[in-house]
Amino acid sequence: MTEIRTPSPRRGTNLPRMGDFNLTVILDAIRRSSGGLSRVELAQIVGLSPQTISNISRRLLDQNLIVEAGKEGSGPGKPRTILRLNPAGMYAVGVHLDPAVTTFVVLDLVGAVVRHSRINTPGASDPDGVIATVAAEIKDLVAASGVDPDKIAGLGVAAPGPINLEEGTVVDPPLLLGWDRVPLRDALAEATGLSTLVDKDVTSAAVAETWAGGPSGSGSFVFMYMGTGIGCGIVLNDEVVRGTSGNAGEIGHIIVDPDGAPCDCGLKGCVKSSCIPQVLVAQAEAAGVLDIERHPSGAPAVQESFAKLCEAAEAGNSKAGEIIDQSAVLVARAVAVVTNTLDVERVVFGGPFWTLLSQRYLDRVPQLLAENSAARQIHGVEVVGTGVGEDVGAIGAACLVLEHTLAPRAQRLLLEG
Amino acid sequence: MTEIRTPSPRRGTNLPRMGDFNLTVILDAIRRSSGGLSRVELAQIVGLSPQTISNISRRLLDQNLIVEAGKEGSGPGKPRTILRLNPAGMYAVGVHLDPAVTTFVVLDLVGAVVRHSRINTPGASDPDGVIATVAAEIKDLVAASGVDPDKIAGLGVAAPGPINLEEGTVVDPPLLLGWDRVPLRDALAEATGLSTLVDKDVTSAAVAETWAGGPSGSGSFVFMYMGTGIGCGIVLNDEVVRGTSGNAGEIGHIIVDPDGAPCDCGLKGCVKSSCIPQVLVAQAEAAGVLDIERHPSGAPAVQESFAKLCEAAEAGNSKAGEIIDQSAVLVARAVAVVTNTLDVERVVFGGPFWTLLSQRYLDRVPQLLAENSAARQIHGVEVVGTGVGEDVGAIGAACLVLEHTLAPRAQRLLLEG
DNA sequence: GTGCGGATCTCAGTCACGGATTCCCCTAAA
DNA sequence: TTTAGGGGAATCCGTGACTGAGATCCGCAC
Repeated sequence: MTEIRTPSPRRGTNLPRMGDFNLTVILDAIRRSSGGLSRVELAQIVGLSPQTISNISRRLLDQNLIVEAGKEGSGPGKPRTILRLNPAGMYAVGVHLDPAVTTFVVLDLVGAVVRHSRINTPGASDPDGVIATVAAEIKDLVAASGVDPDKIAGLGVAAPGPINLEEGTVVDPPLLLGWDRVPLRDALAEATGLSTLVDKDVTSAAVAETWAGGPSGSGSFVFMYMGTGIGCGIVLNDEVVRGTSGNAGEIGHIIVDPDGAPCDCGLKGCVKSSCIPQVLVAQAEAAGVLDIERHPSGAPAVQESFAKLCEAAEAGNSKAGEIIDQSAVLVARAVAVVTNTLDVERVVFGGPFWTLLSQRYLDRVPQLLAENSAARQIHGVEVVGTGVGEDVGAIGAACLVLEHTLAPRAQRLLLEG
Repeated sequence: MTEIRTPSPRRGTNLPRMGDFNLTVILDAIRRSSGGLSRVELAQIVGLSPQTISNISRRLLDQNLIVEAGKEGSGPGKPRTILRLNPAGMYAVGVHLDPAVTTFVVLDLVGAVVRHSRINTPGASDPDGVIATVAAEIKDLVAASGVDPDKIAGLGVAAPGPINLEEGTVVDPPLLLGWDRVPLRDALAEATGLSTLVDKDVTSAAVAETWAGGPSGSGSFVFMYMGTGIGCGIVLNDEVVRGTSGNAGEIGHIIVDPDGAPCDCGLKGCVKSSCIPQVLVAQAEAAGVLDIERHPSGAPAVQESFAKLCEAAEAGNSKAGEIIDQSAVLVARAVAVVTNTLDVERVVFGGPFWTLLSQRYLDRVPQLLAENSAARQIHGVEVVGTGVGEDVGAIGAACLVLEHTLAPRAQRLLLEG
């Protein structure tokens, strides 16, 4: 623990890397534009010469990643030919393993869902069986989507942490007892024949935002993932922060309520013990807003009760409203800790439970955050809801593949070991 | 606040940028090696061909940034010529503006202090006068150091936040009343004739660690800066995280003690209200460990009292020891929040008050952190004290210049707007 | 002294970007 | 309908950085 690994100096770069990188830069610019871009506009935006843009455009056209989509003549002169992403140029498959349900999607290049499906998360403690089930579902989904298999760039898997990014394993997952360090990535890669990436659900959600979230997915932001637990994905300068082992974004033990309920960590008022749905449901039951569930409450039961709580709040039940509003105050404190630590410019909320909360949260969090922002005299912190729906997990998983293949990451420039 | 700025896509790169980048990569590899490297070793490490290494080595030799330092023959064959940094190849000046004292250093290329000096921080609310004082001190220091002015790459300034990195201004600094948004960078650049960079003190300290801290300054780490306040600098994958406006690392309002003293933010038990020296001194006074200071306690007074408190703890005063130990527990909680959020592999402690605390903190923090690490099943979190001394602030300020000029930042590859 | 191995250098060769020029296409006016 | 003009895109060639093969240099071992 105290020994320091031999530092691995940054590796150099060379010509081919540079070409590939510029290709991804141009693709990225086209992707982020709303209605496509002409070659001249691209030259201005990315800073390369029109000739280079032309050459790279040709490569992209040859690869069917972009298409020439009409012309735009404004005044005299030859009209600009607009370059647009070709949605059918590439596809990716995404799987979100969640305690309650497992979601599958096939995504096209622009980040649109081509087809999706859900199954109850198999609870079996038999890894091989579960992997077989998931692989079979993927095979069916791909077949049903009618997508050319050769166009599928790979498979992304989003899992709750902790994970081991390097090994592609899920470590002691709460949903799959006895699944300690199962080589999820390699097993699924073999079972499906797709090149596979595994990442944390919150990281995947952040990647989804960068890829399919529109303008709110650029620059530096924190993605607050409101799910069974609360976690965050971090994007700084358009690059996702994963951390040493892929476990960045663990904010469950930030203390947000000094007078809150005790937490399993020995302290009290942690995010985990005061703002997650399960806790809010319990508060609501105690306050008489919800009937007390007799059955031992699994993840689906909590989901249902939480939906009822939020509906009650919307319907005007003041106690329910108070519970939600108070959770907004607490979550805002956690967000403030993260935004102050990283000095980001935007917070994006999302996740399975977000739609239930969005109204009340968007009413309250922005101001709370503004009051507690350390850099409030320099810049504001935007608060927005994600444009990506409740399937962020699975969509993000698929986006992991697209991001890995096509995003202009600095890493791409560097020579490999 | 809710409007989203038009995204600025990542810009492309070109041949000259690539060459310059590879140059910095090689320099970085040489810098990080303990005893210099041969061309063949460099080729292996950075992944470029031996020829390329030769060409770049020549450029570095021509610029006097490196020197050929002897040969290393082990067995038959031509012995390897060792390339080493030339300490005298480049210098940088650093200034640390602190509430108590302002520190000045001249640093050489290897990060060694050539000369340093201190003055009491001028408290005057007359910006022009203060800037003139600082500029004069810099001029004297450079003259006294005997360094060739042409070899000075620039001036770095470390200031307590908040700052505005883009404008190079200090925003409402606690030490200089009425100095709101004074263009510190531009004013000092004009007064000294040196190209100038301004950054936060904690960020500077983190940069110092990467440049002059040896192996603990590589990879991803958090630098805990124990000064008048407590802040942190963040380094991920060998690159410093500055945030949107340069204000990353504000951790003063992380709650670490649910039962702690009230804070000016309206909550209680924040880092700022329970672990900083001023608070510990007050605790010690209340507990009868220290005599109560009659004078209104300025920064220097706190410094003195705090030193007494730590000495008492070392001398065996149990109450004093408890106060320090408890602060270690609280600081460890704040560190855990940051390391869990970012999943870093190392925490480096440093700052003006660190030497007073190191013994007790290093005894306690590692275990506390290990217990509260979200990724503890995957990897440990190293805890080390910085090798850079109490002048981290000023040294870091100078390192800002070296880093900006010579570090292999991905940013360097990208074309400018 | 000669042979050998290894490090480094020399000399082309390849490839991506950049600049100048040319070609192409559309608008607008005669 | 024809012509002039303006702007976008393609082509040719030049520059520069990395790469590969062979030559050269250096020191040890026999």
